Amino acid sequence: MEFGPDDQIDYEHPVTPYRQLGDILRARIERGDWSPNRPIPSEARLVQEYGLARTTVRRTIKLLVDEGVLFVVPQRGTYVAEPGAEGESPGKA
Amino acid sequence: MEFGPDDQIDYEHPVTPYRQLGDILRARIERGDWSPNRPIPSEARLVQEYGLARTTVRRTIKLLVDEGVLFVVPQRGTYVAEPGAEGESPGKA
DNA sequence: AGTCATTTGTGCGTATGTATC
DNA sequence: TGATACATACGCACAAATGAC
Repeated sequence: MEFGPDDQIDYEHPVTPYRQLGDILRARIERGDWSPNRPIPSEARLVQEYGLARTTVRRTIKLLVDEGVLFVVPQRGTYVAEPGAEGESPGKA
Repeated sequence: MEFGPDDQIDYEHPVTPYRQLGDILRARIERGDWSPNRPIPSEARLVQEYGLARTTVRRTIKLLVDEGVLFVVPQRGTYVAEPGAEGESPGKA
């Protein structure tokens, strides 16, 4: 990988912070830090963990949600989507 | 089943605990654990059985009452409604 | 009548997460 | 950045009604 940051945000990097965070989260999910249907850290948590503004973190989340990597449950949290589940919903169950 | 919990509460599950309990109770009723016009365990019982706060248990009960699955008799208990009886009364006795 | 145990009803406070402005 | 709103969950404590003794 030439540009994808690893686990820290680099403001001088050509890739925007929110995309860097996207790469980081994607990598952490792939690495197994968080499993499908399991919550990732809260927005506030990610903010302090990576020293980013909440706006930025939310932008990243939206990015991954659009990619089908994450899904958000209002008033609950953000979860890891199941692999190959582009437009899945938690469904009721 | 993709999301519906079975018989234990999972706090990291995308579905809120009170809804999970709703799924559980609905299943137990359908399974025949408790019959129509028979009381389900008291709120206190459910609290210790599932490790939830009473607030949460009550939220679940309200959910099922609204669905017509259960009906509450103040100071007496919570009962299983008869199938297809949306607004029935126990008819005292 | 009085007491006790059980069960639902209610209110207050605290914490966490996302949603919105 | 900050404030506020909403949904959810926990804990505690007390009130009120019921039923058994």
